[in-house]
Amino acid sequence: MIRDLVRTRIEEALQRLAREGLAAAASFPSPEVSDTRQPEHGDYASNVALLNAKAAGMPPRILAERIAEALAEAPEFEAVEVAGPGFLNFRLKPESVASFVAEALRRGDGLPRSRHEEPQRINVEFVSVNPNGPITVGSGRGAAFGSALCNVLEAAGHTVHREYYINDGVNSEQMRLFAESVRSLALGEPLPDKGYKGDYVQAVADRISEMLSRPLAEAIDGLRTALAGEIDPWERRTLERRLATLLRVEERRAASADAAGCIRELSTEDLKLLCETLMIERQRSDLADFGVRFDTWFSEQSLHDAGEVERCLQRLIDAGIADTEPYQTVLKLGKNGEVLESQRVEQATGDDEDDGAPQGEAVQPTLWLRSTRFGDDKDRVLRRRDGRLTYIASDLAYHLDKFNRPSQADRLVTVLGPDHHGYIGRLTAVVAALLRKPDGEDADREALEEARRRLQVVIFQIVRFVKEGKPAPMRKRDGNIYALIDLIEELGRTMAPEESPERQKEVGKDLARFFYLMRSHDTHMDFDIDLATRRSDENPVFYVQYAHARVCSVLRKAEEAGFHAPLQPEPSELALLAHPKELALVKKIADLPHEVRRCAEDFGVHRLTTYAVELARLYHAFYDTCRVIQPEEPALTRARLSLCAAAALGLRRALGLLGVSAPERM
RNA sequence: GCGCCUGUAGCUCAACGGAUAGAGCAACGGCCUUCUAAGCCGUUGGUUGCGGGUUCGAAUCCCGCCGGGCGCGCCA
Repeated sequence: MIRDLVRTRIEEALQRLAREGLAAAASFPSPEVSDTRQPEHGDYASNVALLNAKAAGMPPRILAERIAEALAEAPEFEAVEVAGPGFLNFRLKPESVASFVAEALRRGDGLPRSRHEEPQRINVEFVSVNPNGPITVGSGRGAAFGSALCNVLEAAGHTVHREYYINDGVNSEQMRLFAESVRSLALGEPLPDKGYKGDYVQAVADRISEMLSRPLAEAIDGLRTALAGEIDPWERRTLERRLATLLRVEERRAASADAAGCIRELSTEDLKLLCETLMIERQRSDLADFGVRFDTWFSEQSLHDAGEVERCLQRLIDAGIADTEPYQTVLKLGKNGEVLESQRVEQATGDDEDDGAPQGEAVQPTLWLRSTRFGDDKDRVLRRRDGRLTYIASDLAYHLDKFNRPSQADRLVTVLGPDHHGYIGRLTAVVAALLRKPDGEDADREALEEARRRLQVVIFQIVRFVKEGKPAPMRKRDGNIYALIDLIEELGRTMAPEESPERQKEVGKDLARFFYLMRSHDTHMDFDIDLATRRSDENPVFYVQYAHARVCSVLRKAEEAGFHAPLQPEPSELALLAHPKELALVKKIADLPHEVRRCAEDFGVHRLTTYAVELARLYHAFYDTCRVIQPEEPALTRARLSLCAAAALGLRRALGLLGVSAPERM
């Protein structure tokens, strides 16, 4: 807000210079307004003269002085100085700074919002783990990052759609194995080879046994009711499939002597769907406890059911992007994606390769996606020799669907874990293949560029959990995994042993989210559980939350003393805020929209945690120096109360974007 | 072998290409008869892994080394 004011004044000054004959000034890029490190450099600085000296054809200091002269009439500045090699240093009048308290209060909950020049519809896909286990602490980082990113993009003026992709394709061997493992556990029989084990698998088995011990009427009615309502086509397909399965299961159940008998006779397909449904339910519940919600839980299988995948493949075959010629192109790519070496690998025709495909069942030739035409380093298989489709085939249909929905996305953001960076190339190629226009000299290259503009794959790096100074294992030997919900509950129990389980979960959620978000998503981070559970100076979450609780306490005390924080404070009273600690606090509060805009641009959501800590520090410092409630100074008291209200707002909204609660008492 | 990420204070990390590289913790010293001391104030701490280059200016961009993490299936 204040920064925008300074920028506007500079732009006005440049316009003036342009009119006065310095033509180049009209085409300077929008000037940057940065913080100053030393107080003697004023409140803000700009390097506009340094950057544009060449274009203006004069030394930076001379240009800076010209701009400073043109700025002389701006009413908000106490001084505009030229310093160093050509910086412009701005010193604002205290009352100009203080007046932004009123602006912040006027914005209210919309404080972080910044007007975006080109608001977009952005589809953000994140978490998207397989439905064969709970959300782990590893995926927790993606969940925290993705959800905070969505909040930030929204605050920056975009329309955001939060999406979870369920890998429930019927061809998935993993899911079949998962279903068979559950069957064994439910029946008390030995697990299949390499079967899933662990408490959560047993929990699914127990739930299914329990479910099948009585009629499924309730679940079936529930699905019918949902289907009677207005729902998206993809969701309708998913629910219809689930209903058909439940009806088959119910028939089998009614004919069986007991739950065990029923489970023994269920087809793998039907059992798999029951397992998935339960697992997804648990994921959804765990994520909700983590403060993460999705607009869409998209089922991969629903694409197959509707024939979308086959349609998509046919389209690519017709366009000549996919074919069954028996070769694979393999490229060696340079740093900037240029092709260093191209190799055509003829496909072996024999069945001597041990690739897991059923021997002697090669009923059709391999279908290739010629993804090397779109920057990928090798062509990818769409349909295997045994006729089964690969997940890339589903990915094609899925991305096409994302673009084609009624809510059409301008941009797709996909957040993936550290073991997925190999996907960037092929996903980009997939999108390029879809976006390719049928004609044009350079259709492939243009499609690739378009894909790079419209699909952004964000990889977050690995997170290591440290306890008692040692890395904590993410997977225990007995097959149990470190679930996100376990972390939340462990943190909550340790920090708030006397509280209710719900409250404990919220405490754990706040701690976990803040810690995940403190580090840039592309650095490897250590999550120090001991530090997170320390209730002391070392814990930044409490530091920030305490600042908020403290403000609220002051506001309550003021009410008791008969003072109300004015929502529309008088400029003359705000002008009483002239103490450096007061002004520093105002500047930081007013900076939230700028911070949000930056985070939305480069996805550096972690900077918001730094911002929150800095804002809290400035409030604590202000609180310590400037007594708020002073009955003998009613005007100053009102001004400071307005500042307190604005500080509470800034803290609450910054924490809100991070998905962390702002308690009014601690 | 190739690719992605990364290397900043004792530790964990910040720093739109900007001025003297900053916080927190740890260590040391102060501050509660007044609004929440889960707080504040101060001191100490650096060859930004190494070497080149680009420019008015580099922790940041480019090249080359060195170290760490992860990934490179007709698995998902």
